[in-house]
Amino acid sequence: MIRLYNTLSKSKEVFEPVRPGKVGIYLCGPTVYKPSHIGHMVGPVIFDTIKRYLVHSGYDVTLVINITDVDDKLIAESQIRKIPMDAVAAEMTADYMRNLEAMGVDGVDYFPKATEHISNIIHFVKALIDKGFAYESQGDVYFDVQKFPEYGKLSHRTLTQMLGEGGATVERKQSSCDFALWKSAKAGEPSWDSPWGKGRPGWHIECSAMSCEILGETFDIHGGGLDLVFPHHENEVAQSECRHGKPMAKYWLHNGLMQASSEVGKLGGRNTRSAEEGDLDSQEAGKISKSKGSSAFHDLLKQFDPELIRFFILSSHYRRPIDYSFERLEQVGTSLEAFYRFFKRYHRITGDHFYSTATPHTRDEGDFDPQGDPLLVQVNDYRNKFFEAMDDDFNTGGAIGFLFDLLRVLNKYADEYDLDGSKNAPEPIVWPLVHGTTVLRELCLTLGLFRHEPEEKPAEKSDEIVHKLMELIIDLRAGARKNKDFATADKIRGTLAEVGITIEDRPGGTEWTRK
RNA sequence: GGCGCCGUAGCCAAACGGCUAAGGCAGCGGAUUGCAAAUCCGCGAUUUCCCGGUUCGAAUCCGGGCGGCGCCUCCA
Repeated sequence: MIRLYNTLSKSKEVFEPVRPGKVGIYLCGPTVYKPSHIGHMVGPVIFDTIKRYLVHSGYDVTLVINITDVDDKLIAESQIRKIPMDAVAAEMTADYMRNLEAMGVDGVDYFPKATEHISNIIHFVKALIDKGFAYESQGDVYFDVQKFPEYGKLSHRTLTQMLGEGGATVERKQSSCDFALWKSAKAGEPSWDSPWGKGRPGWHIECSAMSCEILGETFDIHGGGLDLVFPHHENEVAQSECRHGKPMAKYWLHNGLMQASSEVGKLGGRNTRSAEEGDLDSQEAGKISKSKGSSAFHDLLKQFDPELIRFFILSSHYRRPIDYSFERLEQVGTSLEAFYRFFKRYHRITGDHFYSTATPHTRDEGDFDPQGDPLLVQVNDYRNKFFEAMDDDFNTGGAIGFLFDLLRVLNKYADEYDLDGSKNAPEPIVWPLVHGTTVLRELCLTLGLFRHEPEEKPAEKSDEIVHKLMELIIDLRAGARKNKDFATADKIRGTLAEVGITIEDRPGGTEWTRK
């Protein structure tokens, strides 16, 4: 039984899809006018993980992330750069897609673009006018919030509350809370023909139009950053529910925002700025991207492995805001190394690769009876706890804790049976480790973690000389150790450490790794 | 001003009324090792910002205070 927190009801609800067995998820994506920053990755990583988990739980899931490729900010950017708006959009969309790929977000079924749905949008707006929920005003079309008594139900505020403050001039609008469905074009701006003249869609309407087109009038989960609850999602609700006379989405999920902590300046790797500008850096990550190139996500990827960032995002609950900093990411990197080391150990023991271990496709398929085996009893226990955590509003942070527990019992088992040393351990001894590791992989995959072996750095791959030399050095050192010449052996190890090469003497032989 | 969120060990973080308050990083002991590294074992919150209340029982619920933060027309 999966429960999730619904912004609409401000409480956790039992998850029951609109259509049995099928789940439609719509996530508000970026406005593609600048390169993505880390904040843009949070939603996709979370909802990609949610999809993976729901699929593993047996659902047939469709995930949609929209691309806003027409918007005031895009127009402004195109004017500054003196290139067409669609060129800006294409460039930034490509950047976004590359980043998603790096993050392992590949469960997205549709990336609808606003400019590809203009006629749907126009139909939507027309329908709202016909039904009396919207009005045309000098080439613009506005939604009349007074016509929708439930306006404010998602963000939990009332219209009188909101109207209380604004007042002032509203120009073409009847009420200050009315919002634009269609905006008339000024000279030189990109535009499309419409019943109200040349113009472009407002921001909110695209999501109503595209989600309906792809997922239907009522779908299951609508997601987005906490900052979008009002006005964006509130307006989507108004538009869709007034047109269709039924709920737009059953569950509204909002993720906490990523914030840069004060040390973030170091992240750029070229922080020579003054202290006061450093303070500016402590603002929300997105705000930094508007002024500095260094917060672009593709730059962050030069310093940190994408898997590390994914792990970091998933290491706390999605509704919590997350602070990120250089130190924090490095810490996460340290904790991840234990997993990589275990994967290598597993390979040494079994000859099999963790990354190619076949796993059950669904939770039911993976259920097993430990049959009293002490290791598998523990493995099964952690597996169940992992699922319990995930069932409880996708508590990835809690779930990851059990991944570490699982790792510990597997290492302990390999220690106890001295599996590193004995090359040909009997099958009955190795088997529980193999099964336990399969479970570890199953759980990691539902989070989209450790799917592929991290790519070797290009330099490392091509550098045969280094490999040959290391072979020679390790051989010479082995000779020294045999002769109890530990001074020489330690000198070799110490000098290699200085250049970032770690030497580890194991029962099975000496291994080296380079940072 | 309005609406809402958060405050758990040095740092990050789980826990949603009930067994010893997960787990990670850092630290300290120990096993192991020629010494290391890795791994394992153990230690670290007598208690969850403070005060009061409800309850047999509260980190969890209620009230007040202090501190941090978000949204209030276009930021994921």
